[in-house]
Amino acid sequence: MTCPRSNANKYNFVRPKVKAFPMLDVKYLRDNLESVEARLKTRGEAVNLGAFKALDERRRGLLKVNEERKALRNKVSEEISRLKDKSQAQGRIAEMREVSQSIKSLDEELGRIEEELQGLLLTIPNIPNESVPVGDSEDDNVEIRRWGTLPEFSFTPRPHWEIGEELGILDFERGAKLTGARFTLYRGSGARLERALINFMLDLHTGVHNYIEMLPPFMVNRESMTGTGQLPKFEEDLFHLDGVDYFLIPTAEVPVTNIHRGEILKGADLPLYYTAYTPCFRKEAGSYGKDTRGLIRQHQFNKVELVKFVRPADSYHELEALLGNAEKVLQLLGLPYRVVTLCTADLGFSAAKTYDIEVWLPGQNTYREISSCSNFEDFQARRAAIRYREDDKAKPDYVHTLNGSGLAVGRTLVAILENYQQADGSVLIPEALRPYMGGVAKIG
RNA sequence: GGAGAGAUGGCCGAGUAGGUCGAAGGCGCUCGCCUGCUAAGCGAGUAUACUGGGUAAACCGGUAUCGAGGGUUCGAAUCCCUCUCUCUCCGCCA
Repeated sequence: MTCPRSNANKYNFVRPKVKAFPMLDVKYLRDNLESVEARLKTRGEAVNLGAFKALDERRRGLLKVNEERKALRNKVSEEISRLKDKSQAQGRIAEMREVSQSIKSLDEELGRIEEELQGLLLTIPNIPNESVPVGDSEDDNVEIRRWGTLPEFSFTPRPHWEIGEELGILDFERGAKLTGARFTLYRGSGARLERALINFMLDLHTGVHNYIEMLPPFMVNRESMTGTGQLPKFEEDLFHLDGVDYFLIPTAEVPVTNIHRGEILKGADLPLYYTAYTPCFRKEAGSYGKDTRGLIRQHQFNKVELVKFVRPADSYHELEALLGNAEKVLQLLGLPYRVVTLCTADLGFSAAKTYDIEVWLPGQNTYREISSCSNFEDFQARRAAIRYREDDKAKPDYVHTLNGSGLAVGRTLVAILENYQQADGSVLIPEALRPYMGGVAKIG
């Protein structure tokens, strides 16, 4: 990897005026400690809010003392400034010198406490929404609907890696030669198909669903990763650059949500819908041996992402709409799928509620996740300090952020190969995609 | 990579012999007044976070914030150090 700028190790980006990363609402936490703890437990994760309580109380106690001393210093300093003859102030100056000393040490202690408090708060996941089914594992996810008719074959349908290799459009061996395991080289019509899908999805979301297209950086800094919740807990899943503190994005959610980090949006501008194509880079640590064949689990894959910034009151119907926008892609491509609601145990760290869309893969006789649509409520907005002001008189409030894949491109290609495969080894191109394939109706 | 300039409130823009500066002025915006409509005019107001009080409202008090971090000082937007970002010129380059 090359570095965008050499000889730089530390970055102090322009920070929002708000102290960013307050995660959960600290006041709410303080007042509802037990119920929050109970709701977080449904995620199946041990949470210890006792440490939070102790630190919070300690902080406020010290803060009170410290601020009183600062108030005194300010007052006396002002008095000194009004004296014509500064020699009269010697005693007070000496006194304030000591006060300043004690302020300095209190500042340091408070700094340590706040750092610890923030470190703790940053590792607490979002609270599941009431509508999320409580469960112990992914087996408790709830299927809410199916769409499409499963294709029937007069032969045994094959997995996409066989189809792709035979057609000469997917080259797993050379992908591994170029980089390593979980990298694939697309060739000819395969490369064209991937590109067609990207353009088809972007055109649909911008032209029909009214999203604004974004093309963000594919690597981001630590603040951005913290804003959406990948950091500090999941650093081992991310590719980090050498020599500069940047990460390759694991999803466009990160750069696109962080577009408005530290900003106060205008109510009149909401809701904001953004879509972006980006490659995604994931280490897939801990998934050794899983999905080792084919395109399903890659270290680098393409995705068209949908991101929304909305008013809190609207976020749940916006989630349904976003889910519908993602489903539309599959419907237009004629790919059967089902939608499931993730239960509390399967919910991602930052999400309050998530729907997964799973596409039918006949070659593997199973449904596989192809999109994940989530409402983060104000969790990311707090971390990233993204607020809005309804009108000029209103107080700023946190927006709700949502995002979803619209869709994972590689997996969509997989679904097309497997669902549209023919007895002779060729693959039909769905009608909607043909204009993007130069009119080609069939590969092979 | 080399040389230089800069970073102030929603925006523009004052403020460098340290003190009453959360910060002049203008624009914008909000409320009120006024002109028969519009435009103009007049008056008042207009940052955020944390924190204490209060009915988790209104409101009142305190602290912090003039790119970020640190230092000097009774006191810093103003002085010193470090870093980041932006702009201009040269070099290099898709």
